[in-house]
Amino acid sequence: MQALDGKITIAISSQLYLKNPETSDLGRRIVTGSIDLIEEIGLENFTFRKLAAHIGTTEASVYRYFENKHKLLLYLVMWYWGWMEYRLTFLLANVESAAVRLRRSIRLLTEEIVEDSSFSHINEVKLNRIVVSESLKAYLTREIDEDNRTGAFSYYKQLVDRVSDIVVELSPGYDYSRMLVSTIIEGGHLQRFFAAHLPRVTNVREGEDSVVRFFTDLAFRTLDYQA
Amino acid sequence: MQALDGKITIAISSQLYLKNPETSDLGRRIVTGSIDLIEEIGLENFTFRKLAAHIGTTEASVYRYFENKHKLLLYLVMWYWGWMEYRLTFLLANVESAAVRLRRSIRLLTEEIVEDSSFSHINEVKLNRIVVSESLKAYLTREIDEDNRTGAFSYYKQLVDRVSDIVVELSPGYDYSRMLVSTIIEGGHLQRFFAAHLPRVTNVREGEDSVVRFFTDLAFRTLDYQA
DNA sequence: CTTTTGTTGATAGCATTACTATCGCACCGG
DNA sequence: CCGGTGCGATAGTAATGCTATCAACAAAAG
Repeated sequence: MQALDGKITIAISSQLYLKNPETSDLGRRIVTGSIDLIEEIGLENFTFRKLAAHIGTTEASVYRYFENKHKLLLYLVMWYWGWMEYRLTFLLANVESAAVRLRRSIRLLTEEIVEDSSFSHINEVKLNRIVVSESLKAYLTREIDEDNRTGAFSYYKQLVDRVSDIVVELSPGYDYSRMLVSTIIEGGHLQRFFAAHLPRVTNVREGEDSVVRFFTDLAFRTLDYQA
Repeated sequence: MQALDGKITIAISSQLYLKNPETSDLGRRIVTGSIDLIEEIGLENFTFRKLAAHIGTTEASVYRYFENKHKLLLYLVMWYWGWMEYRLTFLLANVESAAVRLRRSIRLLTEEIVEDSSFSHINEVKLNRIVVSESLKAYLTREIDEDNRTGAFSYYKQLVDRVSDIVVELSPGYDYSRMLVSTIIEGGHLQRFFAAHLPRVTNVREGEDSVVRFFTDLAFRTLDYQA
């Protein structure tokens, strides 16, 4: 995947920003810096003032790129899902078996990202942690219908569609393919968060990736497919 | 269950409030009013100032009961899980079959609450909507470890334990009982939210409760138990 | 019956957050 | 060398989050 770095960009709905942060050095510093800072102090404590100080600019300049921190978060989350879809495409290319494609998809969706592939100026390891801990806050708001109209969730919905197509291919009679996939995605994030903070509601053991195993097992048993 | 209303109270960790809201008229109005107002305008837009205006008191008086809106939300969510555990106890009393107990538990955890049982001053229909839309924001914060220490999640963890005990009884070899139960609980909330706002990532059909059916089916298939 | 204590309402005030406006300078393209 | 654009600098305003003080009242204690 390294060979494509710097050549591929992920298109983000222009309704999420006032000025495209990809087009300037300051814009990229805002994106890079916000990932650093949100990962470090959490979304609640993150403000544009702190971000400005962190990257050596002014609050007013940050506001020239993003309306508010909610829109910035939507931008980051949308980028993440665009990137995930791009990775999925490579991961499934030339793979014949639907079972293998599903297995790989579930792994992709639920595993922790540990290696920064240095896709441009974005640290994917940190962004993954942000998505795990903060992305639901981008969904669970009163503005969701409006944000949905602006295209903020288009990659997310596409990804659910693509994986649920594999589910249907594998188990044509199954009625809940999209619910299964979105449950795996969000459940995967939650289980990672719970494993770190409320281990009593999980069954995470050392030395293996229980989250990936749990959801893989869950999906294949549900689809009555002993793989 | 009506017969017990007004006689049973749900104990809430005293670390979540400054003054027990159960002990005064104003305290109960704060709880009742906050449920009304959060359900109406959402947690983001909810402030103690607005709450005070809503219930005809002052901001300072509200602060005498709760430190901040995060603690108030934890209070409401903890009450909800205490109430759910209480309901679960009745629902499972004298039921022999583990399969039936699990089926009933999953229904309880994932169905929408439509009838206000008028448990004291708390509107359970509205509280259920708040839990669906806002409770994850009470978990996904930097303070979770501290909140966990204060006992804010004790009912939640107990409930997961109790249902996962049924899972283990039904399928002794299954290794992920707690992950399964917590996935069902939170997944159920998310699917309800998605059904209303991002229907494309669900498979909700008219006239039946797809969420309950999906998770029931998911659990029993995963446990390899054709019930 | 009086004193004490606790509860609430009223008002004020302060720090931070969220955002907007204005201005001037530097740089870049024409 | 002119004109626009992007950015830093500085102000300023409204809302939010929270604390302090004080007086009125009621209930409890003596």
